[in-house]
Amino acid sequence: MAARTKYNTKQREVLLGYLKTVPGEHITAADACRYFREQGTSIGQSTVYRQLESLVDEGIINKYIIDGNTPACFEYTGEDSHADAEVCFHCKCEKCGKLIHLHCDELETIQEHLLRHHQFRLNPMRTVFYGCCEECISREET
Amino acid sequence: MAARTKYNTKQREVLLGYLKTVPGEHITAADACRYFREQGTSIGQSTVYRQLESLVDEGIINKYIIDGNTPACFEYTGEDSHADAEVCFHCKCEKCGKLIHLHCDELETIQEHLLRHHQFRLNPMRTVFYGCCEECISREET
DNA sequence: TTGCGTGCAAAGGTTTTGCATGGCA
DNA sequence: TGCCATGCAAAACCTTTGCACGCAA
Repeated sequence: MAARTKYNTKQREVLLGYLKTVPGEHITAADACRYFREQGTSIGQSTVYRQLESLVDEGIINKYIIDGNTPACFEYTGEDSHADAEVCFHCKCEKCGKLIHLHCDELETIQEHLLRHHQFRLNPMRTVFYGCCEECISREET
Repeated sequence: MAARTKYNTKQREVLLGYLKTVPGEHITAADACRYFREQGTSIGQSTVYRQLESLVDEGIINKYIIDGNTPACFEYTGEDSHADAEVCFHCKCEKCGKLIHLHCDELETIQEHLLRHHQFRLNPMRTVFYGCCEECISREET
């Protein structure tokens, strides 16, 4: 929500720069670490975790938890997430791991519903719908 | 889905018996272990995990993964969980961490919407709505 | 009797934390 | 200069696994 960062460090810029090159892809903390190692730009893993957490808080990236045992995934969604940036919902397929971005007005109504009837203010950036995608459904029916 | 169990052991019965006493509540593996320890009915933690997994497969209990770092929660839903077992949605407050579960017909319509318009079969068991709860909203306005 | 279930201990993997050092503003 | 960020290593954490023994059918 709020910009929490105080300093603009080199590590932060490198990490953010990397994430920007793979928008819409799921990156794990380990992926980032490996990338930096291969690039020669060594960044401590604690820093990676701490920066990723900050970026999530700032709304610049999203965090997805597929399963308790698999590593969490992160995805760049853009820094200009203020104002009425398009509300974007995410669906994650539990089978193939595919991430689907939805821009859907009807889904936005659930935000209102939750707020009005359940006094709960939904954060669409953070919320992920888990389930089974089209392809995996038809694959099941085989 | 399918009844996978071959044997009916004492441990299984005790665990199931415990879960039945707290229907609708979220129990972690650690909760169960602690309960058994206090009862004097000692059950190995591996057994707890293995039996919980079986019970999930059999559809007797549900498993919820709230967050990668918090332990998974289990909830007794009944052994006759065929047909129209209640769909339960979960809201997690990002501020205070409180978990709210909702039984809401209107939310069930989004399942239909997702399936019909987006060819995505939602898994309500896995999906968690993140946001801000009533109390934390009013606390903000202070 | 057969082979699944159990229990202990240890491993597995991801994420967090403590603490001294370095760097941004 | 004052703090925050970094990095290393170690800890913490939940969960899974190996293996020998016990017990249900």
